[in-house]
Amino acid sequence: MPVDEFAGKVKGKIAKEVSSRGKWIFVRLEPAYFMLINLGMGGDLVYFTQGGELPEKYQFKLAFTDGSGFTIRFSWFGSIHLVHEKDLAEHRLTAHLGLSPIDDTFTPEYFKRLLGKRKARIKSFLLNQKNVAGIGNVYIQDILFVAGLHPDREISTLTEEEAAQLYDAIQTVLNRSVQLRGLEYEKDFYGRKGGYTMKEFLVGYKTGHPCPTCNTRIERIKTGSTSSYICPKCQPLE
Amino acid sequence: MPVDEFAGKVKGKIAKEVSSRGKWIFVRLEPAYFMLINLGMGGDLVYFTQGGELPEKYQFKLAFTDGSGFTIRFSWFGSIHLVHEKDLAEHRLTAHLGLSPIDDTFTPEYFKRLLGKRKARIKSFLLNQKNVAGIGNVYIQDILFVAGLHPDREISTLTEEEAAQLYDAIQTVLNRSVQLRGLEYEKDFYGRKGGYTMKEFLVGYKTGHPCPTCNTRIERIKTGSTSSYICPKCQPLE
DNA sequence: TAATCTAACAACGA
DNA sequence: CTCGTTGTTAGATT
Repeated sequence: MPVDEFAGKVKGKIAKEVSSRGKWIFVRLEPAYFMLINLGMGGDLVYFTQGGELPEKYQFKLAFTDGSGFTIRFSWFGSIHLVHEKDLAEHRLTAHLGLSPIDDTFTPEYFKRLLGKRKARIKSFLLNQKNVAGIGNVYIQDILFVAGLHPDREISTLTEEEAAQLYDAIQTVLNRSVQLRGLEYEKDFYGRKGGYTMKEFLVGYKTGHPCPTCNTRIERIKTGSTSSYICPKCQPLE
Repeated sequence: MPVDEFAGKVKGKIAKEVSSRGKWIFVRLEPAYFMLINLGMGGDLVYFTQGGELPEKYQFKLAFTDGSGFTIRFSWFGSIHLVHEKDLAEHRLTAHLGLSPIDDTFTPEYFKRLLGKRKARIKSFLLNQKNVAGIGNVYIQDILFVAGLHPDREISTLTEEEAAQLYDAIQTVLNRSVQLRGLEYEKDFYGRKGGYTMKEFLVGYKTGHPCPTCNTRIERIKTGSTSSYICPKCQPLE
């Protein structure tokens, strides 16, 4: 959408509820629109006060009538979509998102039924936002380590117990990050860096380091097109 | 659909126009229905007169009020779908069929635009019924030979001339078959075998025979999951 | 021999 | 650190 058209449609609207699903942020603009924001492979969405400092670099700025507002710096592949409310349910990129793992309705039972008896590999399945919305290649590393699962395990071979452990691992890792307000290289709305530092990682990005459980050297392997960091002893493939 | 339900819906209707698209036969049943027939990997759909002979073996029979009718013997993977006319446009298996190459609107210009600059291999593209409806693994053999193209040629590398030759080859081979009323092992509605015999094939199913153009031995190769018969000299891959 | 849908996977590009 | 698109392949279908 051309910038003019975007600005024309947004100007004068009132920003209402802000929600999220997976990696998407939904801002309701009254009347009749939604602004959908996706930071892609990284970026900062930060607030500024009236007369306050703005970041050196940003690609998007939205100002409120009181002089405050926010900017967005996209680092790679981010996007903003402006969608009429009547088109929201069919919006190609967000209509088919799965549930957020930290959603109340994402129960152990829901997760077990979702897994079913598929042929897919567990990592590939969890990274697919249509299945579960919000897990990326950063958090998946420790999730699978905590669950004791190799990224290439076929879902149909998971035992009840393994599925339950996986559910718990997802909750543990993601809630820890929520608590710490995200990764070190991310900022929250008020510009504060996240507290989820390298020290938090158990195996992710720790190639050659000892496994925190068994001291085996952590390996980096290729799983499809993404990298995985695993303890070969704690996460065997059989 | 259970047999009873099928029979109940068909009984008393009037068979109107019969048409085809690719490998599908459409029979309009008045009022409000279409019977869609697909013979899959082979079968005979033959008429019988009142009091006339019926084939020894068949899986489907439809009788008209005058005592005539037709039977279908399916050899593999055939099917009949009964669809309400209001659902026809969304019917999963027929809604996305491409044009028949012998349709009037299948012009050289249409074909050239359809090919575009894709990465797909030419054989795989032509066998996909969403692109072009009606070419199977039998006729594709001589089509590609007549066009001088290797089945694995990338579409984006085709010259204007090669695309034009391919268009002509499709027309030549398919029209010849229409003229001869199909393959030797097929029957028309009146039970007559087709006249497109093995003698008509140039390279298809002729492994080891000399190429009709250059005498090179014809080879059988694997292309994806299908077999291809080619003259390695007339159909080089570069 | 012949057909084709589906799921999973890989290459590619923005 | 992402993900949609396109195309390929293995498996299933009866």
